Amino acid sequence: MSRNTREDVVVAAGRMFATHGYDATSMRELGRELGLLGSSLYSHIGSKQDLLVEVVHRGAALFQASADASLDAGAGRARLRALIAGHIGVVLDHRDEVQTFLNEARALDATHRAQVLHERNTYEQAFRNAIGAGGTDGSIIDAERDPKTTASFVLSILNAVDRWYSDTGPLSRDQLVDEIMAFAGLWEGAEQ
Amino acid sequence: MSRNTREDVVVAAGRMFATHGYDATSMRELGRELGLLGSSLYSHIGSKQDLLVEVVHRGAALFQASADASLDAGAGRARLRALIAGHIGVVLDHRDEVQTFLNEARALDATHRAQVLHERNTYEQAFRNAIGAGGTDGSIIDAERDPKTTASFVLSILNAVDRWYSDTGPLSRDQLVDEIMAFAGLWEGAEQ
DNA sequence: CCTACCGATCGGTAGG
DNA sequence: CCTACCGATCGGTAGG
Repeated sequence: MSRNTREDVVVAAGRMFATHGYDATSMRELGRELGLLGSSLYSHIGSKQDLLVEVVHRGAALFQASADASLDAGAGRARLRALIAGHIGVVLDHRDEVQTFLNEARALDATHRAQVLHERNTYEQAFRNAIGAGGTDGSIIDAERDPKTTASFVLSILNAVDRWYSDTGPLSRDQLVDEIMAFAGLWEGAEQ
Repeated sequence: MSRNTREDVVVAAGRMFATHGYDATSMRELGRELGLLGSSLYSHIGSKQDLLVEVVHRGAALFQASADASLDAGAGRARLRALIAGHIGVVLDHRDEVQTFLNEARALDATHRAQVLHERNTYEQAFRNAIGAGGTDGSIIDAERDPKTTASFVLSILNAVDRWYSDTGPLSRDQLVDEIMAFAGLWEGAEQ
């Protein structure tokens, strides 16, 4: 058993914040999870709040990276599909950071909380832009749909995916993406 | 200023649990909100956990009442519309109880948490049944859609409505219901 | 990473 | 609904 690294501490904190919530996680419990005392954690980090900031930031960065990558997929419907597939991957493969990002932001100090809200708005804007562009270029069938409302609907579905979807269930991730595109009236099963 | 009633305590607790979370709400803060000391709350209630159980139960009862009322609206698409409209009403008009029900259930003791999960499943089943029946009787257009997945999508949207919808915005509640029905491919704008 | 500790705050009770 | 209090636990520090 070698010593814990700062990375170990952040990862374990994410797991506990996501599972029990920030306020319900004590530094002593977090230490026990890593096999050391609560007070020993302070050789790795400055404060409990610092840990929350770092975990939330990791969640935000994952979504941002997905949004950036979606630009390579094209525009309109093609970009929207990349955004949806990317979001599903982030949510299912990084549950701890994502749940902390989505549910524990209210435990952040005002400055960081405002920053997170801003990051979420920027990310949501990517969905609105892709939907709006898809209406204009004809790659999305129902061009009458309001991009703002549609983006809210799609993101509501995406953020809740981890509550019911399982990789070992009847639906593959690709099929899930198609279901959401079809559900949203954004795709009809045709190519291109 | 007359004395506080037990009802006052439960209502204020719901507000604070929804806003700051159960663990971040102290009995002293709750007392201050009502103009009394934390210790004085115990003449109204047995424990902090009792308060959480009561607030969560109120949220569950509101959804259950909506599901019961939806039976009078008919079956298939008509019942689904009543379920969606009812859910939106509950979410927007009882935010404190609903947010506590949806987000703070993990702070419940194991017994009550299991009970809440069971109530949620029963409620979700009403959506599945209405969607399934609508596929069979032809009142829902895309009969190929899986009722389980569709119900998950619809409930994801409904539970997040309070995060972005405003009664003073461009969309009325009735229009919101129509948008969700259309989004879900469950309605085409035609009568019946 | 531990020992030893700090002041603050927690949920809750006895008794009025 | 208050006074006076309880033991437990909290985040965090000094010093090694």
